[in-house]
Amino acid sequence: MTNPLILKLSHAADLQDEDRALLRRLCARPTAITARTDIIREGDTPSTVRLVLRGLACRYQYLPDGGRAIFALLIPGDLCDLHVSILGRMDHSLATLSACDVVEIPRAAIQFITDTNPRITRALWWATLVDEAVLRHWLVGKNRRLADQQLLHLFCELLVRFQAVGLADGDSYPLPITQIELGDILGLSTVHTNRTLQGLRAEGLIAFEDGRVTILDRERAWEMISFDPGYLHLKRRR
Amino acid sequence: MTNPLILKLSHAADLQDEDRALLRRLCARPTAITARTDIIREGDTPSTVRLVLRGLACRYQYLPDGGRAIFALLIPGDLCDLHVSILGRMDHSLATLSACDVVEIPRAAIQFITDTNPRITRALWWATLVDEAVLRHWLVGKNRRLADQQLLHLFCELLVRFQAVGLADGDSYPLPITQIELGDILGLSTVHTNRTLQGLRAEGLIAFEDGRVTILDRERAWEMISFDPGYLHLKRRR
DNA sequence: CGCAGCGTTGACAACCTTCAAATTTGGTGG
DNA sequence: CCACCAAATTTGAAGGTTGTCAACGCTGCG
Repeated sequence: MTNPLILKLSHAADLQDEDRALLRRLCARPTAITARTDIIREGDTPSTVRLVLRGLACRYQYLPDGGRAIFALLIPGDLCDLHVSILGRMDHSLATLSACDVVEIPRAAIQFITDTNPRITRALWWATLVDEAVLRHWLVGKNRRLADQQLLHLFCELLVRFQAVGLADGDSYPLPITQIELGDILGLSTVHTNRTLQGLRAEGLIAFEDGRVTILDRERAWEMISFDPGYLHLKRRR
Repeated sequence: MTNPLILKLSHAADLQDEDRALLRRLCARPTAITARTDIIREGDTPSTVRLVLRGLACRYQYLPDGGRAIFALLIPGDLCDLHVSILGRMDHSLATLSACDVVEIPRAAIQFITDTNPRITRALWWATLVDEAVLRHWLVGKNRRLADQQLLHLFCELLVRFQAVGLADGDSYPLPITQIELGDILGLSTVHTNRTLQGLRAEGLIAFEDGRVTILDRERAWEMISFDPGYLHLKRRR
């Protein structure tokens, strides 16, 4: 299997063989983490950068009312906290949703890369900018889209992101989470999340079962939400 | 008047006199831009970094339905697009809301700073991280707060940000925008924005008139929304 | 077998949007 | 200074979307 980090960063820079070798060395010796386990907690001051190689993780925060808000999903190839040591203190937490393989990259290794390898450095900054663009789109969607369009948008975005790291199977990809967690992501109640899913299933647009999402009618789904993956800043697939 | 960029970055690093002098030189020769004018348009590939020295600007996007979504406010001291040239193409626009003074900083000047001045470099990255944290909080608020709490949260956040650049007058600061624009920021209809404002006014919590916001009862306002400015990562005021 | 968590359903209430219209405000030209 | 116009604010009413509460069935696991 090709390394998801390399696949992802290839969208941002023309990586050379030496770059790929360097990135592969970074990914040696991942740590396996079980599902639903905190990786970094609010208040921590992490000194290493983390990289998800396998599985699904999220950024989240508990709220005064006891609820949980999830405001980012990390799929293989995604980095956490490339630069968060500058802030000193995490203002939110990270946790696994499924079982994950995570690599801890020492600060010195990142320093070495940014000092010596402009191609990879550029690609890393590209990745953080894309993360921010995703966040903006979630906010716009929350403000302006109904629940069914929001859900469809999330599923379409994830399809493109999984395809970008070679982990989609046609129009299908793994998403082993509960409807409760899906509600925490979308900011919807469990009940409404369930009803929205049923609506989209009845339309024949999507399937969400056995921990997988399948977009059954991508043409129509994209049109319904005017989906434009441009904000992910990926290269067209060859 | 002290330079807002210097005041802002002082929260992130112990600037030396030479740093301040360098930053002041950066801010020489601002351009005056009238209210409601685009600074950068979606699709552009800006080659300079911009800095707001005076006035209010925003990041926004027009939506398929013709509406406008505003997902960031820029106040004096805020930078736009420190690194966006990496993405090649803007996926949203920036515009002034009030009359602004904006500085264009050549890419070479940023390059020079990041190559030679680690204190300012660190402070600049800090600023982009804070921007991201603000974005996350807007998303969480949208998901989990009612309109009145959202509005209150926005007004409290802006108070803290204005205080951080020395532009607040007690618990009051300038916000010369219409209720329509406020609705675009909060993702609420104009009608509901208006009614929400009336509710908060009737509670004696805030005033919003003549282009200024005043938090009339900060104690109670903060408590109502469990406001914790920690996510802005500012130093305590002395 | 019993339990706990998840998915599903129904009924109802709350929040917010939309539509339509009246009122106020601010700017411009006579 | 006043008349006029456009834009913004405000009000009312109705309808749609989503949340909350409560209950039930299902599934996997000890």
